[in-house]
Amino acid sequence: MTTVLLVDDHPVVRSGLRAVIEAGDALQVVGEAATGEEAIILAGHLRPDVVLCDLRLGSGIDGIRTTVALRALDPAPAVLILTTFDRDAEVLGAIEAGAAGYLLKDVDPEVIVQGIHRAAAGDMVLAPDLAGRVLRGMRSPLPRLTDREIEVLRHLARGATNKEIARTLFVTEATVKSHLAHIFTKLDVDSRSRAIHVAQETGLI
Amino acid sequence: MTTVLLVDDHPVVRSGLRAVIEAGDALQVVGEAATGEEAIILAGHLRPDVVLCDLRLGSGIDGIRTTVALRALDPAPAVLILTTFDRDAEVLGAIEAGAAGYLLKDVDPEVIVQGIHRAAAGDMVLAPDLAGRVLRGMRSPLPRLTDREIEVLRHLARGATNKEIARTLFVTEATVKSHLAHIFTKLDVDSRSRAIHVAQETGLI
DNA sequence: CGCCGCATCAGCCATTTGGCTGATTCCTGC
DNA sequence: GCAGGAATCAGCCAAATGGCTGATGCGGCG
Repeated sequence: MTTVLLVDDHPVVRSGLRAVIEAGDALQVVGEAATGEEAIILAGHLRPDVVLCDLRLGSGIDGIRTTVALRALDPAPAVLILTTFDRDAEVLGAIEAGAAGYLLKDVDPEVIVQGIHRAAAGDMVLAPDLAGRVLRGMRSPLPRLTDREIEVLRHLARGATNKEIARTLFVTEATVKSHLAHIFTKLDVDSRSRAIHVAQETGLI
Repeated sequence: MTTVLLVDDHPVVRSGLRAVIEAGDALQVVGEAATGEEAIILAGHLRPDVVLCDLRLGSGIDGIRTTVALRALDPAPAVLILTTFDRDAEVLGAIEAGAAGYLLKDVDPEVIVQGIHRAAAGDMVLAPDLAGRVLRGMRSPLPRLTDREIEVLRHLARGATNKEIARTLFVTEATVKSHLAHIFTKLDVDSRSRAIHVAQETGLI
């Protein structure tokens, strides 16, 4: 019997997953967590074979950080990421964090069940329409922005001017412009609007 | 017995809602639809008392348009909108479209059940943390942008320059700037980045 | 008909932005 | 200790942007 821990901030989704998973008799849901923190604690106690984890977990730590923590457990559960959106950056982040795979929420229940079985068996699980994208992502990896650059990018996305960003971060405008120049180069854009767009598209922010 | 039709593009969420709703014995799920189109057809046949409808329905028509069509049926079901995000514009849009209310997906199952009962009884149902916002929205209504302005706004959000927008819309840059000036005034901002931000925040785009 | 909102366009001007080159400091890893 | 990346800053310059004022044509509405 393969044991599963559910992690999702929506009670309704947890109920749905439980119903779907327990429809057969080869899988057993041994626990549910609404946050990443809760998931890490529960996984330590329950030692599930597979953790099915939403990528977005409301206010707390996200699915990727949760994955990292879960994979550090001993024994480490296989972590299967479940999400609504297919953002490139997040796919790669999840895989890099040690996730066994990645499923879109809008797939049929049986695909989820199959995915759990394959993850439990140590296989890699990728939603069909995502596999190609992940490989493409591998070939031309997403630009790696530094923490500071991400920070600037967030202010950018909130519509801040260079002057405002400078004030907020306690640096000069020259520094902000320098960061922006690097961001633009890495994202291969030439305007703040497009940088915002690309960042949102790829899930960088 | 109150009958319910579920509308959500995610099978898992439908399963969860069904489990939650049928946990008691006062509600009965009489059907499920994955798209707005499907929902309208099914509602015509099944004549449910309440339709529980996700705001975002993937590729087809959205929850608001679906609501409009459902309310035009005879007898018209009460439509309860369910969603993840609390965008002001969408709240108002749903209410204006004749929805009986609005629930966030991350609430407890019993809140959803209660909401369905109240909607069936003809009451207005608003998630507590949304009610105030809706009323505020009523007091200071969202700026009304023209269709053309919304169009320009969309291009803006995709990071287009004035020149590019002008080319795409077959107008001169002067016209684009004119539209932008109006948009900026209506949204009370002074830069394209902030306009994009506000538009996304309020669900204008 | 006259008014008004909308879309279209124009010119002027100050500010912001983005590209470039280069410099300093700090930290990390070899 | 030194190479390299990161963060910080500076100055210069061209382009894009935003604020302003004003004009035209079109369609709806009283």
